[in-house]
Amino acid sequence: MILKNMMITDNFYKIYSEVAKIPKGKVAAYGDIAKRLGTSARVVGNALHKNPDQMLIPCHRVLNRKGEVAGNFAFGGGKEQRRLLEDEGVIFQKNKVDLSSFGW
DNA sequence: CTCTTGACCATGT
DNA sequence: AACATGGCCAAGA
Repeated sequence: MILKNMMITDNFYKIYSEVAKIPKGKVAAYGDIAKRLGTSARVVGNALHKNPDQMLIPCHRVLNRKGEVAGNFAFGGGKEQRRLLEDEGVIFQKNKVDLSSFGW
């Protein structure tokens, strides 16, 4: 249980939980999480967009299918997100991550 | 309840 | 490789 008194739906809760389970040094794609939860990628993205709370949700570990960071809407922008990931051991090449290597 | 919108994805041009 | 289109599901107005 990561989220306490936050008013969210069950579907969103599942998404946040799944994101929070991503191991350090790994990343996951919206679509992958979505499939795992039986929903669509848009829903996952939307869920994170509405709750950009980095302290509870490691949204910096969530990338799109290309392995590119989508966080221009998030906290410090792509730069900060990239820095955090590199700090965890994720390697970027040209603003992109090799999902076949770092994909969860 | 209907309509719009979106941190996406796959496919086609 | 970049752009356009359609599909997807859930939330909010």
